[in-house]
Amino acid sequence: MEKKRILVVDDEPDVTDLVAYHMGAKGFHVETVNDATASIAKARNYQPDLIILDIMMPHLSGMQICRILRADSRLAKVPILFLTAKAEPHDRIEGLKPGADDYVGKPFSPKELVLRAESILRRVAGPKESTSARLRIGDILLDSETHRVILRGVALELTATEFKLLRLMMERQGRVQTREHLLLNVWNYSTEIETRTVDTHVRRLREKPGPEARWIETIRGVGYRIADKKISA
Amino acid sequence: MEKKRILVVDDEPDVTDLVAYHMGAKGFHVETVNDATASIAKARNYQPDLIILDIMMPHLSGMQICRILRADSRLAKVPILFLTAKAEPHDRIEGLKPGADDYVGKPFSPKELVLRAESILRRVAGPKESTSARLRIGDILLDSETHRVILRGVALELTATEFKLLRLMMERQGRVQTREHLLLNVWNYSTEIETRTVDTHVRRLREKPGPEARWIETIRGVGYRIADKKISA
DNA sequence: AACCGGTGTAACGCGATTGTCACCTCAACA
DNA sequence: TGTTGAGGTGACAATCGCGTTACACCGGTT
Repeated sequence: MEKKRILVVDDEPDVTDLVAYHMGAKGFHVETVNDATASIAKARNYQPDLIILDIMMPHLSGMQICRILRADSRLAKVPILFLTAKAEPHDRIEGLKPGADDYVGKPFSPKELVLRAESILRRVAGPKESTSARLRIGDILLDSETHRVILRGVALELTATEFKLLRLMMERQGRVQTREHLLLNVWNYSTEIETRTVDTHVRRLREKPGPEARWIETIRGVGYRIADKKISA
Repeated sequence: MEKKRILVVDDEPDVTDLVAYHMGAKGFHVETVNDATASIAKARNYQPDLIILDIMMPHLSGMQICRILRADSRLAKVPILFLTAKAEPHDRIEGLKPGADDYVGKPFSPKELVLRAESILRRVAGPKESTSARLRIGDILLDSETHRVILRGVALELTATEFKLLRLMMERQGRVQTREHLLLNVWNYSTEIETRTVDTHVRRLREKPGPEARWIETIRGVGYRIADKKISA
C-alpha cells in the first residue's frame, strides 16, 4: 500500500503539530493548513486520502469548510475526521453526520486519533470484509438488518450497545477479543471510557438468555470470546 | 448486474462534470449532452437507464425536453431526475410531476445527487420484492395504485407523507429503517429536515388505527421497523 | 379575510440505557 | 492454604432517546 496522504486543517499549531508528529511517525504523509480559508485550495491540489478538520476555529466554521469540501466534485469523497470540543451539544455532532465520517472529541489522546484515522482509511480503502447481514455461531443467530438476535430459538431483546458488542464478537468468531479492541470498535474509543465498562456490558449480555447460559467465555488476563462448541481441543 | 447508463442533459459544464465524476466513480457509465436540442437524438440511441435533466437551460426548456421524451415510445419509461433551482416557483415544480420521477434542487450536494440517482435506479430496476403495487404484511394491506391502506379490514386515511413513509417501511419488511434512511427516501433528503420529524410522522401513523395497535416497532437507538411476526432462523 | 388540513419544529418529561463505582468471588500461584 | 489481582455483581446517577403535546407555517378552500 502506498503512503497515505492526510491533510490537517486547524488553526491551533499545537494540535496541528501533534497530529503531524504522530501520524508522520506512523508512516503517513501529513500536510497542514492553519489558515482555514486556504484549506480548500490546498486540499484540491493535495488530494489527500483523509482530511482532519477542526470545527472550532475562530473565523471560518469548520462546518462551512466541510460543506464546501463536500460540494467540490474532486473532494467530495475524501473522508473527513472531525475534531470537536467535548462540550459540543450532542445534536450538533449529530448534525454533521452527512459530511463527516467520524469525529474525535477534544481533548483526545494521540493514540486515539491515530487509531480512528487508521480505522477510517481501512474502511474506505477496502470493503473486502463482506460483513454479511446474518451471522451464526452454534445456536446463536444474529441478523443486522432486522436487528434481531435469536439464541436457541428464543429472541433476545438487546440494547443498541449490547447488539454492537455481540455482533463484533460474532464477527470474530472464536478469536479472543481484548477489552481494548472491543472499546475501539463498539465505543468510539472515547478515551474516557473505562475498560471495566466492557465487563459490565458483557455481564448484561450474559444474563439476557436467563441464568446458566455460559455462551460468552472469559479468557482471564486477555479478554472475551464467543463460545464455539464445535471447536473442542 | 450490468453497468447502468446515465445520460446527463445540462448546459452547465460544472454540473455535468460533477455528475460524471461521481457517478462514474460509482461504477455507472455516464454520457453527457450540453446541447439541449441534441439530447433527444442522443437519448434515443444511447438508451440510458436514467436521464438527469436540468430544467433551467437558456434556450430550450427542460420541460419541453421532458415532454418530448415522454412522448417517445422508446424512451417513455426511462426515469428522469430533474435538477431544479431552489427558488423555482412551486407550481412549476408541481407541473413537471407527470414526467419526473424525482427532482433535486440546486444547490445540491454530490452525495445527495448520487443517492437519489441510485435510489431511482434501484426502485425501477430491482422490483425483486413484488413490484406489484400491492404490499401486504400481516394484516396490513397497502395498494400504491389506489393509494389505499387497509389494516385489519379497516381503511386508513393517510396523508401523502404518511403513505410514502408506510410504503417504504413495508417494502423493507422486517428490516430496521434508520431515521437517516427514511429521510433519504421519503423526504427529498433535504438536509435541512430534522431527524425528529420522522418521529412525529411515525407517531401520526401509529395513532391512525386507533389505540393499542403496536404495528410499528421502535428499535431504540437504531430506528423503526414494521413488525413481522415470523421469526425465522 | 378567515379557516383548515398537512407538515415541520420546539419543548417537556419519563423511562430506558449506560458508564462508573464499591464490593465480592474466585482462579492462579506460591 | 493464604495471597493476590482479575473479573463478577449489584446499585446508582447521569444521560439519552423517544413519545407526546403544542405551536408556527404554508397552500388551498370557503
